Amino acid sequence: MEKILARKVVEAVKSLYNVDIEESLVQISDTRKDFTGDYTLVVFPLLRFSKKSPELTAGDIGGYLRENCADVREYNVIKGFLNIVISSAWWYSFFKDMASQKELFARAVAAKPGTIMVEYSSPNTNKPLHLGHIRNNLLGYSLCKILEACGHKVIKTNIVNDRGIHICKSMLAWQKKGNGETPESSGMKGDHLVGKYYVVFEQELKLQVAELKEKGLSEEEARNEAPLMKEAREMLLKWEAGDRETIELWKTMNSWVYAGFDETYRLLGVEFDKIYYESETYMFGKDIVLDALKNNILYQKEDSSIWVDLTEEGLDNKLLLRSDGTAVYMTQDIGTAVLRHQEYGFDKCIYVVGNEQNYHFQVLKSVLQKIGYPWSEGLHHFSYGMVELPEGKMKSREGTVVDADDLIAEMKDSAKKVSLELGKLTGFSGEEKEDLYDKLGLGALKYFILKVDPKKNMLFNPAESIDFNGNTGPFIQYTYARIKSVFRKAETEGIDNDIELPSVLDIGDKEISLIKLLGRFPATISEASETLSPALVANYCYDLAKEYNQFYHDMSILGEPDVNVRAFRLKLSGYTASVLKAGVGLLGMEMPERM
RNA sequence: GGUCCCAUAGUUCAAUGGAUAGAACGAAGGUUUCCUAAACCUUAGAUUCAGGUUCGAUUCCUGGUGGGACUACCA
Repeated sequence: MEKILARKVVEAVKSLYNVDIEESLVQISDTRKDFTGDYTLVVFPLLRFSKKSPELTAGDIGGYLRENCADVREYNVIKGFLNIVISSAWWYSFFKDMASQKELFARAVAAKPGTIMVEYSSPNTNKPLHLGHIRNNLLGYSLCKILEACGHKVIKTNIVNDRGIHICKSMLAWQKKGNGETPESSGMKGDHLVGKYYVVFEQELKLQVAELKEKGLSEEEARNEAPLMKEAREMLLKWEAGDRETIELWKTMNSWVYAGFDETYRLLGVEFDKIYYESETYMFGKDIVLDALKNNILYQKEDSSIWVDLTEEGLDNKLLLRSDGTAVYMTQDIGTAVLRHQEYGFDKCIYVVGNEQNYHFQVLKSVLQKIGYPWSEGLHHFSYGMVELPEGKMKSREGTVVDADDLIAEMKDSAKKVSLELGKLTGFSGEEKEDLYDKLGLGALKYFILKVDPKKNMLFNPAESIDFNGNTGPFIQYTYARIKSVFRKAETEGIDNDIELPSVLDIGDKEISLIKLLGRFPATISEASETLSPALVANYCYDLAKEYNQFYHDMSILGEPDVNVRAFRLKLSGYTASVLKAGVGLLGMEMPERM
């Protein structure tokens, strides 16, 4: 409709003022809630053609539209805004068209679908996942769903940072203090067990550092000189040299961690098509770096460390291989990127990684460009904001991290508590109840995280539990469950919920508002895919649920005596339910049939 | 020091350069013989400051203040 109106406005300007204008000058938006109308034309940009006041210009165009556009029923002018009212008959037939289409995402499909690789999660194997990883995983997974809905071929991928000095720290501490403890012997989840030894290492190191500082060393010197740190570095060297004992221990402890991660991923409902391991890609990265050195793209210092000079690109000098020949994070990221492109030939590769690594990804892209990979143009850092606590950033060293598994368990618990208090679960089996708590608890968590603009930092206050009322996931789920309940009742009362709608039907304002919102679904999805923002989808779903609840409150559906009107309201409700389910599905949320 | 990001009701979040800045939680009040009250409806309550561009600025530009991130032979 916007398109038709815009064209008509161009026509109106031509006819009224005898000027040809670009359609892009025509600004048509949805009319704000407190004004009468469906669409609003902002006339300010057209004043230089009409050479009249905003009010008169708006009046001219409004008059033209009413005369020449059958579906424009009336208009009103407030300041420079022309509010256009579309006939309810048009809205009704618009809805009929929309509801008869099978494919909900059809109108959201991108003009040029491509192959897009999305990397998310990217955990280190020295400690369990925390709330920051939850945001990462939910954003990454949702992004994949949204891109798929828009017709792209998406490869969900993960890079597991399974090697490096941090792993050695856990390994070393376990060797020294572990007494052979295993997940089985301790009953601890594997990733938590390994995390425990990482903490042990940091504590012991802290003592050694304090001791050295008393002898007059600086913080940095002390950390470097501490015996534990030296041992950890030696271990890394042994690991890279393929020392059997070290590799065995590494494999064992990593397998514990993977079992733990798999469990957390399962709970969160995220998955991957292809998992890369840094231990398998870093050598490849090393080769690329050494090759580039031969080709004089990089340079080597006297201590034999290898660097790239990116000062021309406005960046700094960056280390790519340490003087002892071991790889750094950047080395493996170079290798992984090249490997991925060889294997999948992506058009785009999106890295879902926190904004604290903005610099890292600038460097990565520049290095790849410098080495000569034209496809590096398609690398994109999806930089999302940190999750902060009231006292600031989460710090694992200070034990202020919110553990992912704990939080998920708490959410399910809260869901259970709230559900039992409301006491609506008569007729649910034990299994159905557990399933519901899952859907609601995770729904609340996922919506809480995803409704926030990904670019922004967000705050999580552990003291205040995540809500189940108001602007929340369960609110949307509740709306859906209510609609399903109406359909169940229709069935038991023998009401046919799928009769052919009449070609003409008089419908009300509440219904039109709902239709308008429903019509905006595809555009919301494509915008979310273009701006990489699941938050747009989340907020849309909330708006739609809110609008439907008003409709549900004000209008009777099954109690409506007119069979045609009743059928229309049922269809409107059913379609709303489909859109809500599809919408939150893009956020990785599931809908309960009853709650 | 350098580079970058952020600042909106008491709180957590919204707002393609457009009208009277939206929600939710919290506060005060109301709605149930009626399809699920995890709902609906009232009321009170906000753009960090100073300039600039513009017919029009929460949005763009400059500066101040406040907060955060990065600037490792960590990841």
